[in-house]
Amino acid sequence: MPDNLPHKPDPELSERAQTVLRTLVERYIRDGEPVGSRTLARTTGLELSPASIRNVLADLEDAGLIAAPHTSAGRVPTASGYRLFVDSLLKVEPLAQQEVARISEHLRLGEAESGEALLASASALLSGITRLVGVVTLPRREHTEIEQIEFVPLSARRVLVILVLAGQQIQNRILRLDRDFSPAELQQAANYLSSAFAGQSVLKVRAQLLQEMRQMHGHLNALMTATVEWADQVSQRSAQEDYVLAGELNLMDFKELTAVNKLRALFDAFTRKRDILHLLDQAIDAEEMQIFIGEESGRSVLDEVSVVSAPYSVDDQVVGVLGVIGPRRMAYDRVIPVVDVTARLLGAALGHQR
Amino acid sequence: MPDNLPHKPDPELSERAQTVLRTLVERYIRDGEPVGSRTLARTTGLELSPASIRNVLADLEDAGLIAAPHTSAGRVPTASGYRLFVDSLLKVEPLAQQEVARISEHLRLGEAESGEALLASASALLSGITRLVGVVTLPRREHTEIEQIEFVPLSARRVLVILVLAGQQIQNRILRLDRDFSPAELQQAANYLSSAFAGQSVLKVRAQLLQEMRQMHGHLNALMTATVEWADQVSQRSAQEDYVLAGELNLMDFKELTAVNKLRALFDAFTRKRDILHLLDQAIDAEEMQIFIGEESGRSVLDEVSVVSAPYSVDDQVVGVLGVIGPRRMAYDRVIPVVDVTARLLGAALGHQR
DNA sequence: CGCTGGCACTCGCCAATCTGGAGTGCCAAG
DNA sequence: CTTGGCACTCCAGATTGGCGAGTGCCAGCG
Repeated sequence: MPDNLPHKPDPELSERAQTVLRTLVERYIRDGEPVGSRTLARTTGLELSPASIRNVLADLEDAGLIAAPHTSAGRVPTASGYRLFVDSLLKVEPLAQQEVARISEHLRLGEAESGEALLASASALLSGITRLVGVVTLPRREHTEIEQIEFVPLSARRVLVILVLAGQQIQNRILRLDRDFSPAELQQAANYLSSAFAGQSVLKVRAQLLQEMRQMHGHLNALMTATVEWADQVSQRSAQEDYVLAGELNLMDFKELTAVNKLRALFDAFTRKRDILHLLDQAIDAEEMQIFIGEESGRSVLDEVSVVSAPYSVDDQVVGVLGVIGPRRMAYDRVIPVVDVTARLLGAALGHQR
Repeated sequence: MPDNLPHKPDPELSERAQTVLRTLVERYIRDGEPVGSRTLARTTGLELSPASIRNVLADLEDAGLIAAPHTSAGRVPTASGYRLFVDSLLKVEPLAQQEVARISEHLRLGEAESGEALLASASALLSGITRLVGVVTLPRREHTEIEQIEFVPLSARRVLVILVLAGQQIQNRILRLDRDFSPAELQQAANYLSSAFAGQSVLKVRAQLLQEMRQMHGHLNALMTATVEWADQVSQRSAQEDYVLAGELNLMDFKELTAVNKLRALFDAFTRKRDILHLLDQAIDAEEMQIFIGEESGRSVLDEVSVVSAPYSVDDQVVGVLGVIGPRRMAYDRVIPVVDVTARLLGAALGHQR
């Protein structure tokens, strides 16, 4: 008997056991009910009696891969069960061409009127295709280039500051000043800042510039300092701080989340954002697709759910993460390629600006 | 016996009946359980035995003001019961000075960085104070004055258009053009439009201007037409189209909404927006506080909830509506003044801009 | 005449009980 | 190693029988 096992499983899982586990997980994902030995005997393809299957199941249970909710009620995958399934049993088919087309069509930058709208589209797509919750973090801006800075005088001491970032991102803010600035002064300040910043990320110029300014341009201090500080804030905010959700309500369709208080806790986590962001950060750091299954994430609110996430990049720089949040028993084989493709296409769309 | 009844009640309700109804409603609002004759006999203040109370209850039931969920289970107010209660039995105390202070403090325009942020604050306040759902429609802009229009050249054929509206509202959008425009041209266009529009509402100048332009300034057509059309869109959007919600999750704390599917339907309505907006529109038209109780609203999704809404005005012009959405058994006596005050203060804050 | 206590009645709710079905573990035989 | 058999466990759903709360009606009382 050739021993062609994959490399990952801890205690060397027999091929048979793998087959059983795989069909069990697939089945459970499909209809959400504990699956017993009889069903498996029929659907697994192996020519085995329920009794034999039971032996296998006992082994799998010992290995901690499946568990019985109670005596005599079929088995359910544990987190490690799902893990093994996802890591080595799952066959992910590439996304149907048609789906890819749909995604890329909705992510044409041309149609979106702003970068933010693009993120919202991506989130909506993720949620719409998977019928789960879509999440897209705002792109981190530390490395985003500044293209332009403009001042628009509003009234005596109010100036509208406009920050144009790469990728159609426009930020604006009203600044209150303690003295009047003439249009010429504003123009001059804008020119100076634009030339100092343009084509560079805030991160790079920040420290140096703040220092410089304190000494050199005493007369423009108020306006320019405020602007630089604000730009700095803008660049810090996001990716670590905020995301766009879509389709939260889809979670209400799953029987495992019928309990209102669980649901409540989850939605609370969505608004609180911290837990979710912390999780997504890991995907940003890893720079590759990450899957968190149930309690693996460590955050107890997320015990009931899985998160499939992938970073998205602009110009080979990872700038954010997107993904899908759903019950543990989600159709990983479909979700994974969707997340993957969406991440790529979103990155591309953000990069594409003539 | 003096017959000093209020004017509203349909079939002349005896003073006693009114007292009973009032305490019944108050009680039910407090703890959400059907209230029976014994409890009422004790809490109503009248020196009556449960049996007598029962007679009164029977009358109230005949009048359609209360109903029993099932034989022998105390009574619950019907929609008309609540209506009568709200219209003529309710004593609304003015809001505690401390609460007023809290609201106005959070609605200082100085702190908010934009009009939109202000709306969000108002919504959050409504939700925070009442522990229900806060809703604030975007101000309608047909009558909002345009203060300024600016063009910022981004690249060859991309121009950032900035629309500064009264009340700190900044709108921007990237416009793609089919030919180059020199900075001078842009400046000229901005000047022209600003002077044409400034101090006026889009509504007023729209039709006339569009016509004018088609004939006169052939060479600026593309840019200016696009701008005007966009400004027009901006002014149409909102108030009829969008709102800011806060505290949706509060609804999950009420036992009458435990059923996940009811909750789901409600949240769906929140995202769909149409039903809610339609309801709020009525308050905008009425130009005064409106209260919708349960099925009164006509929209079946809203059968389980009440909406307390009030229009808010800037410069004596009603521009939007805000309110609170909660279960029918909400503390109207507290909610009403909160909504009232918040509407006033939000209007004031939007008006106040030095 | 209105108020009241009394009484029979109706339900919903809860806990206890029962039953059928699904699934298990173990074992002995092939 | 596989398999059928068997006893066992447990859940789900239905059935039952008290409470307890609340009602409607009635007859008597002030």
